[in-house]
Formats: sequence, structure tokens, C-alpha cells
Amino acid sequence: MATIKDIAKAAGVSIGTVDRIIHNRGRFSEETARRVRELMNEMEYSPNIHARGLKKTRKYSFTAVIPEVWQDAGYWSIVAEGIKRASSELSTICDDIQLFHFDRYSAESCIDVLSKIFLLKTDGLLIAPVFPENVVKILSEADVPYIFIDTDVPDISRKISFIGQDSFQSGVLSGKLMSLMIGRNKNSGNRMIIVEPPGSDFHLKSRIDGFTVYLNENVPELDIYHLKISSDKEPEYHNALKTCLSGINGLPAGIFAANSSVYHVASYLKQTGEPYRSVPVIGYDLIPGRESLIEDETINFILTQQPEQQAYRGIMMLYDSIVLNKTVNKNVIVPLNIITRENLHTFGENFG
Amino acid sequence: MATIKDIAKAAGVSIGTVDRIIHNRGRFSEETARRVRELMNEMEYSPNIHARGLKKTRKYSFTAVIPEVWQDAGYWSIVAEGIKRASSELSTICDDIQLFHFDRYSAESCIDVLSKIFLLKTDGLLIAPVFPENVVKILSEADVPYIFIDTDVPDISRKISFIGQDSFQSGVLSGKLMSLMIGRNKNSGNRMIIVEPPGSDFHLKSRIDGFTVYLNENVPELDIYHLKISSDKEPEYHNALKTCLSGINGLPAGIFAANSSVYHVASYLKQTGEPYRSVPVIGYDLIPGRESLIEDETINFILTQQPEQQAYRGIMMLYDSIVLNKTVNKNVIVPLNIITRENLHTFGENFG
DNA sequence: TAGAATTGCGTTAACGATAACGCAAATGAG
DNA sequence: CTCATTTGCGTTATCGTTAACGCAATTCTA
Repeated sequence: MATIKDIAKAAGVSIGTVDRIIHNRGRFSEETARRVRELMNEMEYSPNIHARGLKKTRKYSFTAVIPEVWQDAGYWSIVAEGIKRASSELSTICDDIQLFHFDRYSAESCIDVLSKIFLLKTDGLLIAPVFPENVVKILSEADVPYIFIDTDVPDISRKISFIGQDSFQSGVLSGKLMSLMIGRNKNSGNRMIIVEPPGSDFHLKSRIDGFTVYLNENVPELDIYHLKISSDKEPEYHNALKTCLSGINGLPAGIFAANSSVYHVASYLKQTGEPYRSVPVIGYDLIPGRESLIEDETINFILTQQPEQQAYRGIMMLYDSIVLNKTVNKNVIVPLNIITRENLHTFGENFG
Repeated sequence: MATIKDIAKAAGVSIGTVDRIIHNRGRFSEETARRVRELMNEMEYSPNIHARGLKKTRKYSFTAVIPEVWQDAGYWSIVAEGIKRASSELSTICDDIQLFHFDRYSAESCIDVLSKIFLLKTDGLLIAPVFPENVVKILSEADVPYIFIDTDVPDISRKISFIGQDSFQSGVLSGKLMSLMIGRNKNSGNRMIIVEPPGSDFHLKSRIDGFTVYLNENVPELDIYHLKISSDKEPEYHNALKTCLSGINGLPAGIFAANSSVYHVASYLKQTGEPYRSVPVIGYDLIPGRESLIEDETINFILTQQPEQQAYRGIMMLYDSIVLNKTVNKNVIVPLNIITRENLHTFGENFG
């Protein structure tokens, strides 16, 4: 591979000049620069990561901003894991990656955290813009490149990329899986329950939309009922379900919960035992410690976008883009994984 | 972090001595060595990977041995992609990774290739032991560490790891998905067709076993028929299917093909049009250019273990183990992905 | 016991990128 | 026209590790 020395020799200048051109540190003529840049392309110059890492006068500093780890039933703790894995892999190149949390139900706490961050110096930001308007406003005033994770926000100034899921499509997928399961139990009626956790999360809505669209088109006879939950706590789900289920003749055709609240639903069904335990249930996210509800098929299908990997890739994209100066994909849509009893154990530590 | 210099100063010797002690290159007294080693522990010395990477006169050389890329309907070309991706990521650390191919139906060609390889010098091997006995024999005589990919072989001398799938379990998963689909079409009978491609591939058999076990237990009334194919070519599949299907009253309950031959099956069903096109079909592997058969639901479910990622990880594990001296997992089981029309497009370039 | 070999160290030049420093020549201001 | 600044470049020390080299002092061999 070509080194800076090779380029310098080929261009008939010194390595100092080439370095100044590469880093735009001035003190070179445009003509020389053109020649050098051409040669860099021709000779496929790529900086030696080790030499650069060794010379580290300046370490890079990245920052990640996500909701509190305990929110969304622990979903964000998995995201945090991915960030930490990336962090330790980059430890020789970057100072460790700063991780900040905010309350996912309070715009204020989010703004608070963000303003604190801009007092620090950071070279790149990975942020879950749960409150898009606020985040956009603050970011547009700051001079830092960023990657959005989980929730996208339309193009703004220094955005590098978005990495996340296609929520609507995942809802459609849930609809399909649900349609495969329903109608197999003679005691089941036509009522399909969609559990609606509090808060107006964008993903939640898109997933429900996708789910509804699929079922309306493919199983029009279903009677879709939206069970609204007032507070995001397990007993609340249990109460709401109890009332709802007692109002139905026989069993519901199925239950869909568009996020990790599916585990609250399942814990209720499991506790009531048969026949409710056999109701088709589909939900989201693999939460450590909750696998048994999938193993015993109280939950039939879980959809996930492997948040650990997603976060890991997010940080790595920051690194690729900012440190290595690579061009990264503007839009990375992560795979929608279908998890059920039979493949649950293959989604272990190895692949997050 | 402590450097070799710090250790040297603390021990009152020169860096040359410390280096000789670290690498056991002789020319030091045991007393000095003890002192230095103690200090290395105390001061938590860890070699700077960049300095090491920069200096390395000796680059590492890895070798991968897999079947021809066009075999198994192009499956191995995806594996090759993953190897290439890893190769370019490691380009500053390793010489490029040598990739060799053999004929997956000829033990001789495999032996041929392997013996050629041992004329070269290589630091590590990633190999798909399609012919376990031959591979084991050759490897046990060679002095190279290796990782098996795709097919496992019981512990032998210098094996680092196995990375692959749980074939039986993936068959079970297929069985479950099949059971969800069958019995929805009034014209369908009880006949379940298992397509058996020629050759006695271990994965194939395990998958079929898993599939059969699940269905026997959960849908015992099914009449399982094994459709043996004599030659691994598309027309052969078409002919066999034609004969088989004409011998059934109505439609089969479903068709299962335990590898990428499912695309041959699907192309036949598509060409015959309704009602055969609506028969439930499950198979394996995402093959570039064949997506349309999933998009139009001729194939209902495809299982895959993301061979691109699998191969990439295989190479990275070689690197971790041999270059970085890390301990790697002895057995890496890759996730079983379920792919269907609704999530097909999320398994794109980004995630192989 | 002379000479050879070995032991136990220190010194130093790479590896490639970086950035401070120095120094002419060109350009500017007064 | 003079002195100051800017432009355009080359030189060099540095990061931490490695391995070749050199050089005494000691031990071995004939």
C-alpha cells in the first residue's frame, strides 16, 4: 500500500507538504495540491491506521446520547452494551466514548443533557432523537457531526447518517405472522387486541400502522381493538388486560404489543394460565432475563432489530466517517429479525 | 498506560532488555527477567497495538478454503464476499487473505487444493471441511491453526474454533413455520414433500431430521414424502416435481427444500402458475438475483445464517486468536434468520 | 592459557503519520 | 525603497515496539 512517502516522492515534494495537503493545514499551492490529490487517488493512498494511532497527539472523543437504560423495559441497556463494545474496541484510538442518558418522557431532560454536552468538546455524536424538534434545534446551532440512531430526522446540516429500522415494515411483518397464527383455535373470536402503551412514540405508531394495514387487507373480518394503557407499569397492563379480556366472548384472535411491553402482557397471560396462555402474541425486543416467556410460547414471535449491533455499528460509522474519513451510508436500515422459540437460543451473546 | 520504556526505567534496564524478556529472545538473566515481569504486572503493561502494527516486518498471512463460488446455487460466493470484506479491513495488518476453492462434490479436488496450500506458508486457515475425513487427515499432519466454518469436525489438534449453524434446530424451525402455513388451503391434502438434493451433505440431513421431528410431533397426520433428486440441475428438479405432483390428489400440504435448491423448486411452481404457486414452500439461503421468488411469495420462508457475516467473523476470529492472542469462543453458533417477503429488503448489502 | 563462544546488557534505526520549526522567495504596507 | 508578512516548501523529532548490532565481561575449549 502506498504511504505518504511514496506519494511525496511521486509528486516530487516532501512528506510535510503532502501531510499539509491531506489535512488542509495551508502552506501549499493549489497546483501542488491538485497533483498530490490525483496521485493519492491513482496510488490508492490510505492512511496507515497504526502510524496514526501511534502518533496520537490528539485522541478523538465521541459522545452518545440515549434514554435511561431502564426505560422501554431495558431496551436501552442493550443499546448501551453495543456502545461499550465499540468503545473498548476503539480504546487505543479514541478516549473512551462518553455515554449520556436522558428521560425519554421529558423533553427538558433531553435538552439539559444536550446543553451539558456542548460544554465538553466532542468530535462526533451518536444520538437517539426521541424529541426531534428540540434535538434539531440544538444540533443546528452546534458544530458537531452526528449520527441518528433509532429515530430519523430529515436532513439537517451536519448529519452523517441514520441507522435504524423500518418501523412500518416491521408492523407489516408482525401482521403477516399474526395472520398465520389466527383462526387455528376454535374458541377464538375475531377480536384482535393492539396494546397501546402511553406516550406518542413514533416507532410505536408506525408499527401499529403497518400491522393494521396488513391485517385490514388480508384478514378483513378481524375486529381490531386498541387497548390504551395509561401508565407504563406492569400492574397497569395487567389491569387493563383483565378488563378487556373479560369483555370478550371466548378468546381474542391475538394480541399485538408494538414494543417491549409485550412482556407485561405475556406475564399476565402466563399467570392466568390456560386458555389465555395460548392466545397468539407478537411483540418486540429481546430483553435479557425474559426469555422464558418465549421459550414456553406465551409469546409466539418477537421482532427485533438487534439493538446491540445497531449501536455498535453506529459508533463504528462515527469512527469511519470522522477518523478514517470514509464515506458512510447515509441510511442504514437494520435487518428485521424474527425470533421464536426455535431460534431464540441462536441470538445469544455472540450476536447481540 | 505503561510503555516498554516505563518498565525499562523502573527496572533500571534498557528497553532492549525488556523487549528480549517479553519475547523470550534470550540474552537476559533470570533475575532481571523476574524483576521486569513483576513490574509489568504491577504497572499493567500492555503492548501498544499500533506501535506493534506499525513495526511489524512480518505480516500475517491467512488462507481460506471453500467450495467453488458457483456451487450450492451461489451460496459460496456470499461466503467469499465476507472473506473479502474482512480482508480489506485487515489490509494494514495482514497481507491479503488467500482464497482457494475446490469442487464440493470431489474429495480429490479438495485434497489437491489443500496440499497446494501447505507449500505456501500461512499463519491460519479458515476452512469448510465438506470432506471431514480427508481434511482432518491432512490438517493433523500440518502445523497450522484453523477454524472450521459451516461444517464442524470434532476436536483435533490445532483447531481454534468452529463457526456455523445449528442445522438440526434450523430444521425444527422450518417445521414450525411450515406447520403455521399448512391446512389453510381447502384443496390441500396431507402430503408434505421434502426435496432431497443429491449428495450426502451433513447439514442437509440434519435439517431434514429437524424438520421431520417437528412435524411428526406436532402435525402427525401429515404424510411425509421424500423426493429424491438424481442430479443437481434445475431441469432435473422440474422433472421430478412434475412427476411427483401429478401423483397427488389435489395439492401437497407443503414443500420443504433443505438448501438453496428451493429456488429450483420455486421456479417450477411459478412457471406452472396457480394453483401450485400457492403451495407453502420453505427453503434455505438468500441468493442474489433470486429475490423475486420471495417477493411474490412463491417461496414463503427462507432460512439463512447470513453467510457473509459468518465468514467475516471467521476471519476476524483468526485474527483475534493468532495476531492478538485473544481467547476466542470455541463454538460460535450463528443466528438463524427467518426471511419472508416483508423483511426481505432489510437483509440487504448492509448486513449480508 | 590463548582464543572462541556465550551471556547480559545498551544503542539505534526503522515503521508511517504528524506537526513544530526553519528558511528562502514572493508579496505586502508605509 | 525598506521592513514586515505571507506563501510554499523541506527537515526533523516524536509516538512505542522491534530486532539488528555492538561490546564488554564471563565461561568454555583445546
